[in-house]
Amino acid sequence: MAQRQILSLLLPVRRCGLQPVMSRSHCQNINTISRFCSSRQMNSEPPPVHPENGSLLENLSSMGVDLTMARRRQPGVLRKLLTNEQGLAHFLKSKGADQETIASIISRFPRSITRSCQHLEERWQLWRNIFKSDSEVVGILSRSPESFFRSSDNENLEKNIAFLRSLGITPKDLHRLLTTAPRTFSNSVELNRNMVELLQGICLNLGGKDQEHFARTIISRNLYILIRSTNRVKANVDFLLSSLSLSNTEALVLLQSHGAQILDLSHESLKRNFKNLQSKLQSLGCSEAHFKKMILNYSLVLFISSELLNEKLDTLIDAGVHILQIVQKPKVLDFSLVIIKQRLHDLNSLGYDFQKNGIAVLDSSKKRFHAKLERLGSPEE
DNA sequence: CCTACCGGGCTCTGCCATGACG
DNA sequence: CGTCATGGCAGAGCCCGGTAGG
Repeated sequence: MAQRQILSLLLPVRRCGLQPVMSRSHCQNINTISRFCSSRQMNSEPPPVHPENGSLLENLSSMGVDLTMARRRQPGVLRKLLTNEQGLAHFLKSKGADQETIASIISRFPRSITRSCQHLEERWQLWRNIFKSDSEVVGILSRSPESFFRSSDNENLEKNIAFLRSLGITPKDLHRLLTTAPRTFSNSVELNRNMVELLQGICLNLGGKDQEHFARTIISRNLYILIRSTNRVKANVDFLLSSLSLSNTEALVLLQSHGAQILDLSHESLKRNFKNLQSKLQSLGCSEAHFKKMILNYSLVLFISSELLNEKLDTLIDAGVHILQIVQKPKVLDFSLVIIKQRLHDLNSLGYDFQKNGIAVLDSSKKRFHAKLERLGSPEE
């Protein structure tokens, strides 16, 4: 971890070094110095190994590509002699992408210009089998060029689609999956299979009978699961099961409902949020059983960062809500702090009694809440 | 008509490290 | 060595409405 921090500190320096002007003058300095030092070194040191391809740069530049960005991301591509930027641009244009989108795609994922037209056509068709229109695909591409272009293995993509279908994932969920987490489809089939097997294994360990249904449900509930590492998911599941001492049945129910989503959290965040909620509830006089109950009622409270969660809890309590009401109905924490404050204010000004009337009113859509407010406000009696 | 329950929609990429390969 | 493909990571919610059942 410390190493990571050091690396990220060094990063800006390294990035500067990649700027053309900087590196050239830097090399000149080195050459000058080495000339004084020894002639042998000079012979064995030809400056930049491969220069950037000037005509390629010109080409890209005229297409509106951000060369600085491209250079920072994949410098090697700019040195290549054979590229297919024109073919790519023509291809994307034929699918409905405008010039700006194309430039942005290349800027963010330069390697896209190394794909042949035939490759592009094949890959596009594979995606189109899942999407309804070209424009949908263009939308995903402009959002996440890397998802489409990072792998050049169309066969693997085909296998992936077949594999996911073989799990019994519905066409609708397959569509949601590719829309929401397109990276899933660039994973190797083995990687996806590992995750599915992990999930199925978890199900069996918990005494579940239908492990395929279990895996399918989790994927449908958490479309990002397949782009997480098995290490993370495993660590999170282990942590939840042991720290809440869940029964098998409780665990199966939790993981197949809202619990599927909190597997996404980085393991450290999950632990941090978990411990914060635990001690916060304790300080408010709740028992361990209350804590467990709250998570089982709505585990997504663990998604909320510690500070925000504490502030939401304090806000509710200050307005006269009892902590046990929140434990019973944690979904009220789902709303933004601003909305919560506003609603508490509105209700309090009408003399709403949370102890008497409950807090369910806080967990409703804007439309429904305002309808409710009007009913409360109109002096009907 | 009302509430409680439940699930869905939105969106989540852009970067780095590493191993394979030539 | 450079390049490519691929795995993995950090980051940390909010809102809406269908519908069953009173």
